[in-house]
Amino acid sequence: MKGNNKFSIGEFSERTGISIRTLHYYDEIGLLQPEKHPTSGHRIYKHQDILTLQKIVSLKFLGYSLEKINNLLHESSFTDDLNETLTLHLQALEEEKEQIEQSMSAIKRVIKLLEEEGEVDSAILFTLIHSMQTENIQKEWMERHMQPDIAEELSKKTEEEKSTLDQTFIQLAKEVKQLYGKPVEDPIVQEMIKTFLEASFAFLGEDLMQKLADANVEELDIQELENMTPSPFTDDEQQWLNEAMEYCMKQAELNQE
Amino acid sequence: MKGNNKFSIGEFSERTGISIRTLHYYDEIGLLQPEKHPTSGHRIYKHQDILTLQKIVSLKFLGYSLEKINNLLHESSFTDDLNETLTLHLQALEEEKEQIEQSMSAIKRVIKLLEEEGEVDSAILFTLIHSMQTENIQKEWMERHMQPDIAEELSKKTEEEKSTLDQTFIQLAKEVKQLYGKPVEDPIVQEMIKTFLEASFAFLGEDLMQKLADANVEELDIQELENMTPSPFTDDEQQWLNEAMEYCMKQAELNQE
DNA sequence: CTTGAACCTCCAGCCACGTCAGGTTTTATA
DNA sequence: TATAAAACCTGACGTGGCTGGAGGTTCAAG
Repeated sequence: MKGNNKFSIGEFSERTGISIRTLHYYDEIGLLQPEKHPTSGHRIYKHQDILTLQKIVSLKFLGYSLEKINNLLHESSFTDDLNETLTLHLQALEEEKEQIEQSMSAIKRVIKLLEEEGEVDSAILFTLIHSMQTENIQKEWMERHMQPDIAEELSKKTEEEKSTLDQTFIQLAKEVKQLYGKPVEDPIVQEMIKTFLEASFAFLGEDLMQKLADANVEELDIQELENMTPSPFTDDEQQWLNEAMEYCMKQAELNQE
Repeated sequence: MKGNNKFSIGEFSERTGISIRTLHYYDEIGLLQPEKHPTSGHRIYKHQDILTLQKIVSLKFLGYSLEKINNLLHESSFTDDLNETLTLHLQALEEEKEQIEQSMSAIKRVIKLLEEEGEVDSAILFTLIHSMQTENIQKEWMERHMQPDIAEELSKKTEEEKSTLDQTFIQLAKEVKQLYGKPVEDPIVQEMIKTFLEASFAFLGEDLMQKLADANVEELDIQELENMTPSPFTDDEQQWLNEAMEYCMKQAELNQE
């Protein structure tokens, strides 16, 4: 079987780099069906089959399913359909790429965090990862419920700034879990709250903060947002934190007057 | 079942955005196994399960398989393992991304070709797609068999330049298929060959062309390269083309003397 | 007490193959 | 020409991460 024009499946596999099993499979689903030796049943591939396999591999590379490839191969009008579907596939790939890029930057942020913080409570860690992952869902939420410019401005923050906020948040979470149980008016607690609020101010900027406070959003919608990013605190801790923050705000108001 | 701490599977699904069927599945594979009502068998999800699911979803987002997630969840030492595997996953994602980017630029080149050329013979088209797809395998081949700098220089060509070469090649292929049969010394044939060779020179640049000619590569290795990118021509056409090119080179040499 | 929604379990199917197992055919060597 | 080894065949099952359907049970409202 060393002829120039006829190949056994082994030779064919070697030449094309496609595994024997895959060739069997393509035969089975009618994608590439070579001649068969009438008595032995051995497959006989020819030059034309190389070209066909080429098409198959190429279309696979472009992202087509084998079923679609099968259709394309047996339709006569190729290029019409091709041009259309190529554009579609390009879009799909774009989305896949964005997804991957998001995951990558999320991982980088987590790695950085682990480097800088050492051990991190896993509940806290996952709250952060989750919020990274839903970053653009959150953005959509904001665009629905507030002026779009706020959302735009928030999402434009650099990776650097986001990373800083991550750390602040981790710091807060750690301290909350340490200090939980102390009375909310304890100076240490109040110090922590103040530090956190100031860091948030620094991240958001004064005018954005004001805009956020002004935007009145309905209770139900807030619920929806909270469902998206569950907190790393127990219900008790969360309530304690809320009280501490309220107390801090009240003090701030008193001082201003 | 409207308590604050107990959810039916439906409620839980709604809150978390994970489908009921998937929750069943996670239960089945031991990833997230909520309590069950002793008589009815209905699943009872609690607050803790939200947190666990959160971890699951986050780790999935980072690219872990459900099996690994299962291991991670049941191991106590989280962060040690995490830090290591995160770096690994980052690399894997990087590769995936490169793959996608390659497909995307291939598709863009094909779309551009179709726009500019109208109909393209599918054999020719797939030769091009295949060569795009194996571009870095080819680069590796070059790095093995020639000085690495040649390979480096070739792969640095811009998309623009590659696109131009694509068109030249298509043009060549079209004309070969038209002119095949005419004697190789026919002026029209020789004109075509000259145009093609000049375009190739323009793409490669003079010094690169020289380096390529100097690099003596063994016949067997050439075979290997040719297997990677089969030509869109029949064997006859290919041979005719080779003869025409040889003739052209000879003429050029005669003229030079 | 009835109706219908929500829930249960079990089985099948998806894609693009990989991986045996157990048998036949071809090829190379003695 | 006999035989061993390599290559080939078919058929069945496994993979991951689900989704869908059938057919039966339980729950909540009227």
